[in-house]
Amino acid sequence: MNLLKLSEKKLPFDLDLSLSCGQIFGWKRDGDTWKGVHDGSIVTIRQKENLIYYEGLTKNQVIRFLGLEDPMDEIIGSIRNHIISYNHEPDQFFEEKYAQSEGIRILRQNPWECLVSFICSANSNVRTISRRISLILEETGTSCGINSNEHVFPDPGRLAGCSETGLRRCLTGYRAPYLIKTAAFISSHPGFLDQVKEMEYKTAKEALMVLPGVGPKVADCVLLFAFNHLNAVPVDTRIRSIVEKHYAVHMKVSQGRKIPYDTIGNFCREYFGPYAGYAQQFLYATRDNEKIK
DNA sequence: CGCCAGGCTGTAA
DNA sequence: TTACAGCATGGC
Repeated sequence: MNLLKLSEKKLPFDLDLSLSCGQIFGWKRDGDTWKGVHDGSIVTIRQKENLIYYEGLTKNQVIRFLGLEDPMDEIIGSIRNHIISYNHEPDQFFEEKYAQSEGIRILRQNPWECLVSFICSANSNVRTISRRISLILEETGTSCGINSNEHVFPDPGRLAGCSETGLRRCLTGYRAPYLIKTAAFISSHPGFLDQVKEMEYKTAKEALMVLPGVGPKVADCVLLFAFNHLNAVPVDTRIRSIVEKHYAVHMKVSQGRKIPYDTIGNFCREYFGPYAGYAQQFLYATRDNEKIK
């Protein structure tokens, strides 16, 4: 077991919240130890106050994966400043949510693993998505571990070669063909994701949305949770209902009509600033889980 | 049973 | 452009 000590300025950090808030799927907690897959490795992580115990990754990989170098003082300061300059007063609702989710970090996932995960996330719930990902790893993933009974994500070629019925046995339903087609594309365009990594937000989003099963929401998740675009704002049903209830007054919306996806995202970027993705996550993930509206 | 879930795709207006 | 049915399936 390797040890990482968090300095004062990296606190508070909440491993449980960061791994359970719906950014990543298939991770399981056994006692106080989390186990899951990152970047092709089986990983275990445990937090005891300011100590992080880990296995399966290098120290630098852990720091990167857990977002531990994110300047949280600057991030929350920037978010508050943008709120003030927009509102001319603090945002009580946001502060309530932030108080409940302080300590969370945006994870930096492996892009391919993140992409597969969020194609699987469409119109489902976090529990089911996690089961789905675990099944995909078990059924189609590459085995590793001491007894070869543990699995990491299948690479694109391997996933592209899976049968649709096989994938449907993993609770993927109608998402199965999306997985296969996207895997085939990535497999025949190796370097595609590396190129996307170098693009600025909007270009990268357009590029990702070429992939089957990837719309604006899934693309934003990959951009935020894997590609370090902290201004990406995934708008799912929860974020949508929060924005419609608490922030619709700021947006020019034609009454009785659904607010377009980009209108919500663009508002969040204007209201919360360049760290709108973090603000989104503070709003989405609270310790007193569920019962948002 | 009915409604919802970190939505996307295809089609019609 | 916008609207909307259809999609699989578990959770609750």
